[in-house]
Amino acid sequence: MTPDQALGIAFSFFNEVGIVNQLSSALLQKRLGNGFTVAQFSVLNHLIRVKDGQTPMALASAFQVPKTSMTHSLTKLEQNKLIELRSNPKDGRSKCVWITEAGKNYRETTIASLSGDIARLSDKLDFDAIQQALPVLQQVRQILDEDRNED
Amino acid sequence: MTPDQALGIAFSFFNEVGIVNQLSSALLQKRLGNGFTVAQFSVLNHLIRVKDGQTPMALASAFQVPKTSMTHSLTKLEQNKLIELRSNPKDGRSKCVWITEAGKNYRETTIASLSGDIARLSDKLDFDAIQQALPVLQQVRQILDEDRNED
DNA sequence: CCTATTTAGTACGAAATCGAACTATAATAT
DNA sequence: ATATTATAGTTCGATTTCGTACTAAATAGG
Repeated sequence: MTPDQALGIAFSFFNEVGIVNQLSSALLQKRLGNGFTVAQFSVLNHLIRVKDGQTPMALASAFQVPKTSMTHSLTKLEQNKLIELRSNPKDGRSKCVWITEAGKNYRETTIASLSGDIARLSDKLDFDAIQQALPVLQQVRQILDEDRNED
Repeated sequence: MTPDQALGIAFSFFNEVGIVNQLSSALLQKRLGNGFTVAQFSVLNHLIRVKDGQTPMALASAFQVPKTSMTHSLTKLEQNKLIELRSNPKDGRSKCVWITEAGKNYRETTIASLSGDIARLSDKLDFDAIQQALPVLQQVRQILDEDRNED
């Protein structure tokens, strides 16, 4: 495989990833309604999928966004009582982000509401193929993630 | 496959797509520097990858963004002479978006500058697996795209 | 035709995102 | 210990994104 071929494949791949992300985010945004953004929901989801109790800085790093953007998202989530910001006992400079029961419920309800969309598309989507593509995405994610941490 | 399994697979898939998109967009943003955004570059790329001469409305629809957002992106690109906005001879209300030579050159140069990133990752990335995952992404894209057009 | 409705784009204000500067605390060096 | 440097978070202003209202042109119905 020549470098040019690799670049072409990678560029096509990331291009498709971008489009699929736009389309799926739009689906999610519809379900979220006007209350929250996809970014805010993603933080909530991350707190469950990975863990909560992390600092805002750790979340900003995980999402590859400036800490000021994360502060904004967390403020909105806290105002709606979906998360709690407590002081960090181990570091007086920072805080810890904990998801509330209301936050867990909101996440569960939102995911469940997406089942209608999946059901509507279930006879068209090839879930076996999607399942097989998942490890590829995870591997690419891991490699890109390690790469950016090599600063 | 139960509906719950399908929902789980789909949710994991779209979640990974979102993360990979964040990471790859960050790589691209680094190469773009402070001059342009990923959104603006994506428009430029679309004009080549699909076709130019389209109306701003068609582009807004393709990118699933409000027309006001597209107007803003196009204004920035036009100010930097990477595109031209001409009146539409077939419709006095609308315009046509054409990429300039400078726009083509900028896109080519940017893509070429990404070859360094790909080369750095080339011994870790499995391009064969990525190539095999590409049709899956394209199929999912097509299905989501058709679905949203059924309004 | 002529009116009513729809559509493309713009103007404007609100919210989200981001970078730079600042404060407070922690870690490090001497 | 004390001074220096680094880090976490906030504040503030600029850019991007977006929804609503508006204008101009095309389409549809009578």
